[in-house]
Amino acid sequence: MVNRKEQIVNRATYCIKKHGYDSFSYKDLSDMVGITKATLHHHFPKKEDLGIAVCERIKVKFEDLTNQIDQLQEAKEKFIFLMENLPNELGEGDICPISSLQSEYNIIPASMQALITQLCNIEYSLLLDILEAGIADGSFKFSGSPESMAMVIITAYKGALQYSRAMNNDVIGTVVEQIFKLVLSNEEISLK
Amino acid sequence: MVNRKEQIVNRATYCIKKHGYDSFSYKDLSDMVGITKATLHHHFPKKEDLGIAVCERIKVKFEDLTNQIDQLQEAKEKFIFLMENLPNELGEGDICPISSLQSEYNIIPASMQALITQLCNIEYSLLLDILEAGIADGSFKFSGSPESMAMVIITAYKGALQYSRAMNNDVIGTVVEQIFKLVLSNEEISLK
DNA sequence: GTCTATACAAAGATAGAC
DNA sequence: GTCTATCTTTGTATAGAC
Repeated sequence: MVNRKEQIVNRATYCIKKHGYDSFSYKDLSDMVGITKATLHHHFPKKEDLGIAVCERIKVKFEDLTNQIDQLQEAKEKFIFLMENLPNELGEGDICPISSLQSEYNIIPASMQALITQLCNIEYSLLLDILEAGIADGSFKFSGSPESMAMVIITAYKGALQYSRAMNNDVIGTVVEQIFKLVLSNEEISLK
Repeated sequence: MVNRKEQIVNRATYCIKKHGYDSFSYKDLSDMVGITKATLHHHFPKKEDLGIAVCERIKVKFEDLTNQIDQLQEAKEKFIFLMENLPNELGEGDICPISSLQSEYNIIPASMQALITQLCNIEYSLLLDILEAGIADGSFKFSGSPESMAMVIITAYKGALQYSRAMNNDVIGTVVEQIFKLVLSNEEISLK
């Protein structure tokens, strides 16, 4: 059992990536975790409390990611690492939980909306810093500002995860590869 | 009253752009349209029937858009027009209904999933044709294939609409401007 | 086409025992 | 922490009258 709270948050995050916040229920979690709805309510009285915990957990994951990236030297290395790890641990057909909650932005509680805004800004800053470093050291080259390019990269990446669900081809692979072509000054890149 | 069915589909589309398919109810529509839930069920017996009608309507809108674009001469004109009209008639804070349904892909009926796939492909082909024409006549210039670039553009555009909800700055404006910089060979473009 | 009334299931949530 | 039992509200849907 170890840490039940953590286990619940994990399963809830899974549900948000698969089905969305409004579309999963305590009944679903009850089945997955193997405890009753009442027990779930003991740990997270309101669904909002659970939603907040999910967002906080993503925030921690971003801090981990930032630390990992800080250990890398070159902007190019950092960029490739980020592109491979932007949304934490996605399974086949999963979308980024942040994207999922953006879609449902108008129906989630204000407390969660504020956290989503924070997460978007953290993610954006993380990428922007890398782009600026890459421009500075000459390993990146693209039209427009690093700010604009960062927004295009994040939105394309997240959008690609969503499109992957409905399109047959490897949308996310195609998009990531194209992003590399648009950003790296040396176009001869083969990812993985 | 004119055409009640159409009116209902319009309102349902609105709800999907604002809240998502699973998160709006016949009660919501009842209040908006001013008829009872029972009457709504008379027009669209199951919610799935209404969902299908919404998708079919988007398909018609794409046909209209294609016709409008066919009347334009230059690839560049076509591209700008498409970028201004990709998702039909969005209000402030709306996301593209296709994106919304991609987020909920795992919970919508198979009939709707198939239609969403169709819509994604129609939209992609529309953009791809324009990019290929622009490359052919020299008005566009970018690294990578038109296929990859088309995917980046569509996913960034749709992703930007979602990010606009959570971020303060003008995400969609920034992204569209940056896309122009990445695609047009003459970088001196000011949109609108 | 539209209504009232109603059925039925699911969702979020609480009380109280163990 | 976990359970059984229960409550309340909402969502989808149907029956039958006007």
